[in-house]
Amino acid sequence: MSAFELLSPKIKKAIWDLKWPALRPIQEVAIPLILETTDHLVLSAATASGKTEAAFLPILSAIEQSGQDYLRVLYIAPLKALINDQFERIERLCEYVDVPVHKWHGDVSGNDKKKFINTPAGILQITPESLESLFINRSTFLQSLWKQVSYIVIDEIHVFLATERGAQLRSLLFRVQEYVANPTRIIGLSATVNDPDGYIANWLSPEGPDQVKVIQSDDGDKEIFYALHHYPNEEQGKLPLELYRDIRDLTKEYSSMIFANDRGLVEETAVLLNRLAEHEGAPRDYLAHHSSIDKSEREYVEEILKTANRPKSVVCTATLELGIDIGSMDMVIQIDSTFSVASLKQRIGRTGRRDGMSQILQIYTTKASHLLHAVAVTELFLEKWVEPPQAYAKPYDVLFHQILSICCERNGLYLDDLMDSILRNPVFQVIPRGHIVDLVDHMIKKEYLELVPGAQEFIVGLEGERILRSREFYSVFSVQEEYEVFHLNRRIGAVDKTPAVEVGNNLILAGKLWSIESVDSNKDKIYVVPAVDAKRPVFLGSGGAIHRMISEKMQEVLCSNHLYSYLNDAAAQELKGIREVYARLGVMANQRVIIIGKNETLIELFAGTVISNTLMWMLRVMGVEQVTTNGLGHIKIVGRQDGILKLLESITKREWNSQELLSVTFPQEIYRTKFSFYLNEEQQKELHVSAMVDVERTVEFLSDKQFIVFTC
DNA sequence: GACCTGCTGCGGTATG
Repeated sequence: MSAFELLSPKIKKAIWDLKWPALRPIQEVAIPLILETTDHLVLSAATASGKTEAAFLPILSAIEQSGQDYLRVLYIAPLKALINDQFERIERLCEYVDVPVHKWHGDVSGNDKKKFINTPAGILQITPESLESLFINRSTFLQSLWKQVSYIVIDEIHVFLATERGAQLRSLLFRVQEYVANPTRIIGLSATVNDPDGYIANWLSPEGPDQVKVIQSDDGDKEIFYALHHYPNEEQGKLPLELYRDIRDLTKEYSSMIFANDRGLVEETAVLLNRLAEHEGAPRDYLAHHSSIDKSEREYVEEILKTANRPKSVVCTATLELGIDIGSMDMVIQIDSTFSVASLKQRIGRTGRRDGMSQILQIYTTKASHLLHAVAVTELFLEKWVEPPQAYAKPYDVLFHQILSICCERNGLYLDDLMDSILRNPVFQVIPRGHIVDLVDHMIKKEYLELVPGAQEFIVGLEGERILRSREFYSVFSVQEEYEVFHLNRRIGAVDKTPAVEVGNNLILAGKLWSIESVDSNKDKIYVVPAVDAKRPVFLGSGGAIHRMISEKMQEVLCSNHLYSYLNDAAAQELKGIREVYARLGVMANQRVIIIGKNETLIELFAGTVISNTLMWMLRVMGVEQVTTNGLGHIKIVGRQDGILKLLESITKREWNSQELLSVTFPQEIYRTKFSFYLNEEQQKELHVSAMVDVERTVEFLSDKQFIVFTC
């Protein structure tokens, strides 16, 4: 029987009415798997390939009889905007089978939430944080709410995998399943992934990853037009005007997304491009979009992009990399390299979505190191490599959070029951039992938990209540402290708390120029008035990790003499320049260069962030005091280290324990999360070590590579 | 050398 024939008559009618010419490839595969097997599924395909419908066509076929009476499907997404987009798409299908669909997130009215709680049925679309809130604030309803849930659909599942947010979600799924009468099936939807170790299957179904089917649908290769232009410029932060003129010329006739890696740079770029357009007597068609611009302004920008009748461009950060629907764009421009291959892939995927359209990417670099990074990321992308998913290794911080949540949900419980619900939760099985006991003891000592005298039951303690009752409890990731920016009564956005925020200073926000008129530090608000000139605001952000593969590829690019066809003359020239020393020394890809200068020693390690950091701390233990790394994996030592080779060799020969590495780690280098602060010192250290240190791979790396010393 | 994500329930007042 064909996939279409397996669907219910009402769903078939929906497909006819909606005039879909045929089922998409991923739908053809998913429909029989959902209707005729009991496996968990991962549907992995490019954006706009019909993944959501691949899950919901068969699910609605299966639940159309009972969906009016019970909640049958939980749909979880990482963004409110994604839920809003999907709500309309799903609702259209649901009308044919009379299955209700509800959304629940921070912007949904209390009234709608009440309505759902009174008559839960059909499909619930929700964020992980709102799911958390149900366990905290609606605990008396959980029994009847979850009982008949059969399907859990997780959209953009790849964004949850390696983060504390994913650990929280995994814990919540287990807690939902505890209430469910019959086994649930989990269906993850994902952008195409590279998962050689089967990590996603293991995340979905830790007891039996073999019960997970992963469907990768390749929608065929689109032609990509790709170019990299280099505008050498060593001046900190400022981009050359010629670069902006080039962007302006390119974007006159085309809708484009112009990605920058920094919110401040987005603002500056939008203002400059509009000035250039204005000088030509053209309209100011460049919009700005990033997380610190107020939501209403961002939604307005999204609407303009979707409905514009002439080419419009948006200068943006990763906010527009995710699934928000702004229609298909003609071209993507990237200023400096993306940090990851995954990010480059997502961004390219935003163009050429209409049938028969090609994908166009133009990248600009201004520094040699960024050029090298851009070439490495591009080459890996062309080889179809992306960063593989990873575990959030030691979720002590999420465990702390979930213990508070469980105690609140259960209105107090015995130690055995608490231990049982933690030990059976798959996400906490990497934490030894003794450490869970230590954490509970610590939580009692600090009054996060309280043992009710006589009853032997644990309840949330007074300090715990303080954390739990805060609006901020529901999310496990942390955010920068900021000032909200107002013009009269209108909120324009926010800026990070920096010394530059001071009365009289000017800033750019939402593509407009402002002068700070007053600062209310009690309410964390600043008031601004329009200005004629301004500098971009300074946002504080700390760098994330670069995957080892990218660094290795950079070394490979340096050692090769290949001429990449997508480089312009300036880029080719610059690359030739930085390859010169390597060529002169005859360096190979499995070798690494150490440059010993008069006042400093530089190890060009190219090993990714984790190994670079680990080696930096190892060197400190060996008595090298003034040593730092940059984001690219270069290690810099102040002073001449003539014995560096011997030092590296002895590092590979000795035993290492994390205690000694921790003893030389500066406080600002420690890995912290929102809830790690509440752990005891020992567990804070474990969390740090699991995220930042890898002794085994570092020693292996040092043993594998041959080091070439160049003394000048 | 960084980007992004999320958020209760109640009681008040204004609006259609």
